Formats: sequence, structure tokens, C-alpha cells
Amino acid sequence: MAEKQTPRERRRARTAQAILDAALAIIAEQGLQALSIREIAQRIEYSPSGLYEYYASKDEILDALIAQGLAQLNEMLAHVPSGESASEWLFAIGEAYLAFAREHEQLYALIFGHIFSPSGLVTSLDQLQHNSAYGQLRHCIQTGVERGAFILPSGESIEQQVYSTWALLHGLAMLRMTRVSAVTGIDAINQQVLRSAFAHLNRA
Amino acid sequence: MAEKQTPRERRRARTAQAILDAALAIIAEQGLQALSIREIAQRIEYSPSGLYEYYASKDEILDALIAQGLAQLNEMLAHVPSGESASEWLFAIGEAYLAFAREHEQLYALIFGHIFSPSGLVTSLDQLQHNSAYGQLRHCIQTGVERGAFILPSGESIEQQVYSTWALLHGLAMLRMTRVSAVTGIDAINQQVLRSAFAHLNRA
DNA sequence: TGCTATTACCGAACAATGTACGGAAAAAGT
DNA sequence: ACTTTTTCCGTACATTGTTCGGTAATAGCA
Repeated sequence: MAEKQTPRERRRARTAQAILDAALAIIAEQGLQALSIREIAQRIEYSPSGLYEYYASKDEILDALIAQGLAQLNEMLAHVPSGESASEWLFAIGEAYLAFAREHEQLYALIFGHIFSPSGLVTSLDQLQHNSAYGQLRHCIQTGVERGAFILPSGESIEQQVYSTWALLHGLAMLRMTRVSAVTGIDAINQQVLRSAFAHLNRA
Repeated sequence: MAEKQTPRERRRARTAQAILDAALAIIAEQGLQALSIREIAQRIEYSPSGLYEYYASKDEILDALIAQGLAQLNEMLAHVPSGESASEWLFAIGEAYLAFAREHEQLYALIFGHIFSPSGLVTSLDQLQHNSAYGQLRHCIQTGVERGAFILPSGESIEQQVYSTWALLHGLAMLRMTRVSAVTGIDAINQQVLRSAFAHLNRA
């Protein structure tokens, strides 16, 4: 399990992570279009060409950023306590999802702007299925159904329910970014929408 | 209403549109990252610098492309026949929305990848509210409620219902792009999800 | 019809970007 | 101590968006 790390490997992993941290900071501060190899290099006091010892291209840096972001989201959702009722659990997961999208706007936009659209990483297939929000959602809903807390609308499979739940969450997260709904209280509204949407799952 | 168009203005509008057409073709064929000023110029047999007589920057071209795409989507949804029951109408609108996203993948990704995220056009506020999918959805749902065909879950406003409906549609459209669900029959599944989601609106 | 001002377009050049390459310094392995 | 590998850098190159001055075409007007 614990593979030996030579000091060299440790140092290498550290600067590789420093690159990602710098990149993420730039994106969070100035947006994706401001991310350049030279900016990253300057922040970690490297020469631009030095980065290529760690990542073969800018795209590879973005991919690593996305993978890390997905892992972080996954961990957040995995740590949502499942003690309460399945209904509350699902709601809490939904809230955590929206919170992640809210607190990491640029990262969230990067993730779901690169996974979708052309040449989306093939890895993202596994990512979405087993290692991220989608998997967490399915786990929660499936558990709820097995416990008898959730009732699926007739003719609907669990997969379908997970699918539409995720679609709703993602749509809410995206719509929030537009600030169209700067009508104040957008987050409260989102909560209400979640409650109402999930209410249909509860058995009468 | 009909402002006089001098021949000069007509010609100008024509090449301005030719630029957009070329840009859209490039995006549809090779994706957004392949869109360059020089490629556009070559297709319409102009010099790269010639384009700047019509658009001040590449971003301005993208903005125009987005505006045109939103208008097209709006028109598609507006032409969905409202003759049938409100329920069928809403379903047809949802299907038309997903069809647009499916048949114009790159354009759809461009639109909702630029409207969201930083420095999203402020104009998009009006766009979304009055002149696009959001407005069409609200119109349909509102009509349904007024006719008594739709029943809102207690405590939910129309705005909320429109909001979550759009979120669901957008999420489904985005999720489809991942091809994660290349399980075949994704479109049929989407239809089922729509039916099930909208079913909650019908009065018993 | 001629003169003038505006418009349309081009070629060349510039700055910023991602990236390849060769070499130097440092570290590791023997 | 010598060799090999790993890091890192300086330089250079191609491609990008964009600017600028100039030239041809057109429109407006006398």
C-alpha cells in the first residue's frame, strides 16, 4: 500500500503540486483566460520551460487540475453525514454540491467546461461513474430506496433518478453563476427547489 | 420600423454575417479551440486585419455568435405549437431544447460556457429573462398554471418552477455531451426523465 | 462631372502565447 | 571518483490576436 518514496520523488511531487496550486490561484483570482505558463512559472520562481519537466503541456496541467477538483468534490460529498434520514442526507449532499460550485466558481466552470465538449477526457467516464458526484448521488439514492425511505416514480430506474438529480444540481449551479438571479436570496431559493424536487421521492 | 438600408449598409451586413457563418462553421467542424481570426479570414477571402473593420475583437465575434445562437434557440422554442394540452406543450418545448443542444453541440457549449463564468455579458441578463429559453419556459408554465392545467407544489412560485425546469434541461443537455451515457438510447431516457419530471405539475 | 471625405481592405509589424531544444548544474548511482 | 540521470534554464520558433499606415474604392457634394 505505502510505496516507498525516495526524497527525490517526494520533492518532485511537491513541486508538481506547487504548479497546480499556482495555476489554481491564478484561475481563482483572474479567471481561466489569465492562466499562462509564464505566470505559473513566475509564481513558483521557475523558468517557463522548467514546467515541462513536470507536465507535458498546458492541457495536462488543466487535466490534473480537473482531476484534483473532482477528487475534492468527491471527498466533500463523501463526508456528508448519512446518519439522518435518507431524505435529509440527500438534501445535505445537494447543498454540499451547490456549496462547492459556489465557493470554487472558476474551478467548477473549468471542470464542467472541459469534461463536456470536444475531446473530453475519456478518463472522465470513470471519474463521473465511480469517483465523483455522480457516484455519491447514486450511493445515497440507492441506499434510500433499499431502506424503503425513497419511492421511485413508477417505471423509473435508479439510474434515471440519479441522472435527473445530478442534472438539476448542475443546472442550478450553472444558473447561479449568471447572476441573473441577483434578486438576492438565490441560495435560499436553491434550497427550496431542492427540497421540493426531493420531496417527490419520499413515500407518502 | 423598416429602416432604410443603403446598398453600402446591406453589403456591410452581408459580410458581417459571412464572418459569423465562417466562424460557426469552424467551430462546428473543429471545435472552439480551432477558431482563429486567420482561419475565418481565409474562408471569406479576407486579410486577417480586414475583419477588424467589422468586429473590434475576437471576443466581439464570439459575442455576436452567442447572441445569434440564443436568438435561434428562442425562435425554435417559440415555434413549438401550443395547441395541445399545456402538459404536452411543455414536453415539446423540453424536447426542442434538448434537440437544439444535441444538433448544435459546439454552439451550445460556447453559449453556456461564455455566459456563465467571469465577465459574462451583462446583456445576457435581459437575454435570459425575456429573449430566450428561460422566457419561453416561463410563458408556457405560466399559461399552464393560469389555465388550471398545472398545479404548483405548495409554497412554490412560478419563477421557482421555471428556474428548476430550466436547470433540469440544461443539466440533461450538458450531461449528454459527456457521452458517459453512451449506453445507447440516451435521448429516449431523457424523454422519460422529462415526462416524469413534468408529471408532478399535472393536477391529479 | 470633378473634388473631397469617408469607408473598405491589405501588408507588415508587434507583443504575448505555448512549446522544442541544447546545454549546464546538480544529484544519484556505481 | 566517474558516469548517468534528473532538473532547470536561456534561447529560439511558430502561432496567435491586434495595431498601424497606406492604398484603393466608394459616397457625398459642388
